[in-house]
Amino acid sequence: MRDLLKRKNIRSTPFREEVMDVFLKHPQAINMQTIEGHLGKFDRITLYRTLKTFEESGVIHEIAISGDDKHWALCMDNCHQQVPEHVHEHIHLHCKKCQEVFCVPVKQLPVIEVDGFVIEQMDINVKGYCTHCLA
Amino acid sequence: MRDLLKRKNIRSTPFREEVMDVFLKHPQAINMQTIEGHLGKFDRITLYRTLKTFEESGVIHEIAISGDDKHWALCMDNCHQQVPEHVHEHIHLHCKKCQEVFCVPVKQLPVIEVDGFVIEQMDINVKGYCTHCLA
DNA sequence: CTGTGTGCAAAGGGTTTGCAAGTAC
DNA sequence: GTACTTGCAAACCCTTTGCACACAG
Repeated sequence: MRDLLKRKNIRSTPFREEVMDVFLKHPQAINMQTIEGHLGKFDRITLYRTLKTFEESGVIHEIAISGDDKHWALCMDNCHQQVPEHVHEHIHLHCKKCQEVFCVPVKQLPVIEVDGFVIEQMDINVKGYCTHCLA
Repeated sequence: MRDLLKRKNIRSTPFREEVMDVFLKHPQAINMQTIEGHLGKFDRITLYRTLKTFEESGVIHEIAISGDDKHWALCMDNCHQQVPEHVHEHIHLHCKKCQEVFCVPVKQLPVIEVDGFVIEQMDINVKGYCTHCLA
């Protein structure tokens, strides 16, 4: 895990490793509440700064969902580190029952064309019900 | 315009008409700052309540964009009024240069399938450059 | 007339800033 | 040793709540 931080040029500290651990244990996207619930005693200000650092370094990415809290998820290996920002070849599934947000890789994002608009990046957020909640 | 409010069972008031007017003049999605910039003297609390009323009545819809403010846009005629919420057959284009957010209707949303996940709704937010900024 | 909307004041909550002490490398 | 990180306090800003008065229908 130290490697993971070092690889992104982030100085390793006990707290950052703890936060990193929370992300590693959650394949799905998580919100502040979830992150805080998995930390011991901590300073919220430091957490904000840690998340900001992780995001700016491309360790995690933010997911905005209408009518819901901001979520974060680990960037996956297929996040191409590009200038000026990452391209995520995956979509976000938001389960209306358990409220979990899952990142699902897709072979290829759908091709959308809009006359006169140059598309550089596409975020797809899907709402529905996950396997677990349907069972 | 009074009709537009009345049709949604919203009581018409001078302030609500003024806010409505701002939306009617903006084909693109707008954030708080833009809305406030187009109002005369106003009470922000009332604006919050007005937006909430408009949203709950299906007059406008919210657009969440990663790393950006919340935006609102008028619901279009092809917003099917459904239970429990609207389905918007359009996508959102976010221009990285002028920062405008445009709602663009699409004939059909791309079909995405994820094993074991029942999809009910899909939000697609595209980032790139609009015609105007490319010229 | 009656229910709803408005505007003010105050409270609430999340997030950011400043700074001194502590830590990674 | 030096630059970066942490933790505390306080500031900030956006948003919500409560309530009396005003207004739409």
